Amino acid sequence: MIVAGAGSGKTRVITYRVAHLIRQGVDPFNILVLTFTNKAAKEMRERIMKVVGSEAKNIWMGTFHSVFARILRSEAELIGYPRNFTIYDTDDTKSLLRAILREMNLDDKLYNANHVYGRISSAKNNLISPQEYNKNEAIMAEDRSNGRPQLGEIYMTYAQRCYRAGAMDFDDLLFKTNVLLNKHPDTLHKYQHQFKYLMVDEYQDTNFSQYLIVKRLAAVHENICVVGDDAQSIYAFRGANIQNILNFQKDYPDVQVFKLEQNYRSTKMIVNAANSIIANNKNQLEKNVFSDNEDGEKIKVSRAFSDNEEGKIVAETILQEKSLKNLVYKDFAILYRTNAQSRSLEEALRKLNVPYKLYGGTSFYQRKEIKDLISYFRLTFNPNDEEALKRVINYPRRGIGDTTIEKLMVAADQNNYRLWDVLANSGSFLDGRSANAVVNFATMIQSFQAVAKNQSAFDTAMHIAQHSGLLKSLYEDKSVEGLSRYENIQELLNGIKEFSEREDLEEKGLDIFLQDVALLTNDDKDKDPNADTVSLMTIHASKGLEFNSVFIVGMEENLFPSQLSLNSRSELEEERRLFYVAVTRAEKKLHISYATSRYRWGSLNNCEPSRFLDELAPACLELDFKPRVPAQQEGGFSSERMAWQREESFSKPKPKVVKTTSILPKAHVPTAGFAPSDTSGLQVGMEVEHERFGFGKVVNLEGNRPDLKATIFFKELGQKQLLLKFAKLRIV
DNA sequence: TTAGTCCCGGTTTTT
DNA sequence: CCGGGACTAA
Repeated sequence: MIVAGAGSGKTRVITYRVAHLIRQGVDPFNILVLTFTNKAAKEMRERIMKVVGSEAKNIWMGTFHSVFARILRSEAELIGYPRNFTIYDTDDTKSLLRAILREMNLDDKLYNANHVYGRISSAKNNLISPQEYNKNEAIMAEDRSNGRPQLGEIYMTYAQRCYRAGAMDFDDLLFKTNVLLNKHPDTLHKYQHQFKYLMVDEYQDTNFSQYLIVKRLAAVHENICVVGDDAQSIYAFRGANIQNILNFQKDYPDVQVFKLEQNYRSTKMIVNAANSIIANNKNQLEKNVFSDNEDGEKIKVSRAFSDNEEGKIVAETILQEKSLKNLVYKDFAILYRTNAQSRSLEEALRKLNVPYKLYGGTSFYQRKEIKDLISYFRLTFNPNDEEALKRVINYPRRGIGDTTIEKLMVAADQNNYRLWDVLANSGSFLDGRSANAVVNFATMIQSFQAVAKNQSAFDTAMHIAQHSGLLKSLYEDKSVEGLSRYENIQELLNGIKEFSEREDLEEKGLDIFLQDVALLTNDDKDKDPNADTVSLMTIHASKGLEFNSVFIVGMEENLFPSQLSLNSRSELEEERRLFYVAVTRAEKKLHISYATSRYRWGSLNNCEPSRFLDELAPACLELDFKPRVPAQQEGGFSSERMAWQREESFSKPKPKVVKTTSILPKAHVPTAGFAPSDTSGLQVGMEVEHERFGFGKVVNLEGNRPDLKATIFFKELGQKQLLLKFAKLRIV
């Protein structure tokens, strides 16, 4: 076990250990390396490739979810699942839960789908089956006292429905792996002997379910190496348990524990600042992280009056620092607590032409149109997939409405039939017209199955996109959004084409492509990883990465720490560890900023500086503004908080509280003295400026006055159609 | 069954 | 502010 501080080279240890094993003659097939994110797995594989070459391809390496999904596919029949089982993502799961809650006539405020999902998820992560859940007096009593006595019943129904649909959710991938290894000793044995060498990255983030899988697999050879840092545990919210690090020493009595305390990444200033933060946490393993690097510059703290100004400050500072220190864009990262914060930063960067890349956010594969097409694929290979069916049975419209779908579901439920059996025999459950529509739909899916048998992944996908009518209906939608949806579908099809043509795969049917789609995230389809761009991401996504210069933005109470974490000490400590992670991403220079007002949920809110700012050692800080309370030693930011509040109660509201009845956020600042021109002589090809949309070029004119409609391609926003009698345009 | 309007809740974080 | 779901009219 390696307990390692931030920046002490954890990943390097795993990388070199794997490389060393392979050089010693260990078969890569006998090595299993587990990580938490796709990004971490990908990076590690690349680093190992650099050391040992292409042999690294054969190492079993990936996220817990993807590795065990792969194993479950080959062993699925043992636990009563089809090999082609569907993986339900969070959206599918919630949608199914909502359906169940509706069917049970439960109050959807009390039994909120998110809450129910959380409850079921944590049960699974602690390996509590629906049966055990319902038998467990303590759990039942807890639910009763929370006024939700039917959670056990919901869990039971949910599990049955997933099973009947041949589907597993994210937590099932681990839960069912445990079931498999528990119920089938021969299978367990097989994998125990296959994975002679186990390694787990970020061990502090394992939950009980993951912990037990690892323990079982390692039980024979007991050759297991885990690295972790309790100070960087930031996934307790999804069941991670720091105790697993402590248990490790009990489970393997002859364990050797190594502590890596020297930080090779950051300056002394940054390490000291990080230490000063984490010292505020009560629960932690003893560790003394230090740096022998240069002292480094102080941490620059900036205050902005709004989220937009904060973005501007960040973008300008990047340009300055880049030229001053001769850096490239890749050296910079902007980190934030929530994805929603990226917008104002993106706008500011775009205005100054700073190239950037956004990590995370809504994944490509979660877009509606992509999920729709993929649902057709899912249904082709697993016709019992209830969630896929609900998405597409009436999209595009084919006259199968809610009532009909309801009847099908009830028929399946009452007879305990699989969905496909009901569909195929819908004549006996429905009458005339709607039965006909359903039969046609079922026939269509069958025809897809036939195509899939003989054709390549790409040809199958194309066939389905066309014959389902989906491509056509998107093509007919000429709005800007419709266009981009159509393009996204094209992009997915291109991706499948590339997959079809891969030489390194033996099996490359559409079903294989489909297998892991639910587990993919955005960074799996990067175009050019070497592009020189500033990185924007959440702090969670930044774990394990490092940048020369880091900006942590939005250091405000209720945002960071999140207001949802303020209820308990442990949650607040997790936020603090998150801040620690953010600070330790920086090698040379750290910038921290906060805004005194910020748009949230569409309206302007006043903000206070984060309590975490008070916890940073003042000696490490350089403020770029005069604190309103003269001396910083007067209690630093908290006194500013108080000063701010005083001001608030006496004077007029400080930052003008613009109640946002004022149109859209301005993506564009009009040139001084902007005035609309007379557009009667407007021609295709002319350059125009729009008050909000910015500069653009007229690409088409259609219709007759006064309803003349112009299609304009705006530099910032792409194509838009405007009615000239309304649009205020200035001809440039 | 469909199309259109209204209302609510969501913003933690990832697989 | 946005999207999804619920509700309503035709």
